[in-house]
Amino acid sequence: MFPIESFRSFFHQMLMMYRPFENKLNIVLSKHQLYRAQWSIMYYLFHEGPATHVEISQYLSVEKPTVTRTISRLEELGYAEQVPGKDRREKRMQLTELGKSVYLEVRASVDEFERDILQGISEEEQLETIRIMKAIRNNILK
Amino acid sequence: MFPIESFRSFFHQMLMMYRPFENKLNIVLSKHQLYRAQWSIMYYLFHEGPATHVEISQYLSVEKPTVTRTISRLEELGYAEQVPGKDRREKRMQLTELGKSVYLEVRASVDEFERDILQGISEEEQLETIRIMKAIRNNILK
DNA sequence: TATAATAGTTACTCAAGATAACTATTAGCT
DNA sequence: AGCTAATAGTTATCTTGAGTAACTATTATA
Repeated sequence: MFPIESFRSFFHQMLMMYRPFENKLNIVLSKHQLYRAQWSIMYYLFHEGPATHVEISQYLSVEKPTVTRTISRLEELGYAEQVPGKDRREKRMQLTELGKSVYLEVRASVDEFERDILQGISEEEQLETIRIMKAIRNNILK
Repeated sequence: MFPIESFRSFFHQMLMMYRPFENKLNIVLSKHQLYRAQWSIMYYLFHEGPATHVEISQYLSVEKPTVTRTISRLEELGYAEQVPGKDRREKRMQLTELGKSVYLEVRASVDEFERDILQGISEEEQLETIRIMKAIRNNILK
């Protein structure tokens, strides 16, 4: 019989890494009164520029109502604002100047946290792992 | 200035892989009327044997009330049961025979899903990535 | 021009988790 | 031995993050 007892599933390892990571990330973000879902959208808008709800939804793999709620919160905080889209249905969003400066501030905390946690893992190993994580994402989404 | 625009944080890549993965995993598990949190506990009990709530809590990085709720559900389903612990406070749990057979059945679905999604990623790359994910987990938990 | 599709919102539900406060039991001092 | 600490688990309540269904408004298309 297949010795399943000794075999650790790839995805189980992913789950086991993800939970403690999320816990710690939330602690870092809470110092800036932010949550992970908000942070993910700020990250996307900072790096990719203005985007519609649908684009954000597809990128983050969440449904539209989830995007509406989270981005409303970013608007209330003054971190995101609407820009003209290609028609009147679209609601294209971008970070405000305040949003960008908050991003950079929080990003510094996140980078520090990241350095702590990647100790003992070489630059090559990190890049290799990022490459594989991207490949897995693409496999799932295709 | 540091060219932060071009730099993708390691953890952002992790988040971007995790969401679509969790979505698909939930679809696989829902065919067996299970949720991720339940599945994680079944996985642990199957591979590590009987465990207390505290052990499960520490392993999964969740608080005790979360464990109580999830394991109660597994008891209701007839998948988990109590075994005598070392004192009367402890509630040591194990999978029932039914629980074990359900585990193996679901595990077959999960393995199939996993094979699909790891296409194009070599055995060595998978093992390397598992090794690094374990190292990151250990760094966070220490 | 009537119908389709697209973008976003509203209302509601749910899973998964947290914290605080509690009971019951056991361990450790003095 | 007896009081205090610590440990294991539960209950009650709250929050985040997400989903589905049904809707409005706008645009594309047959």
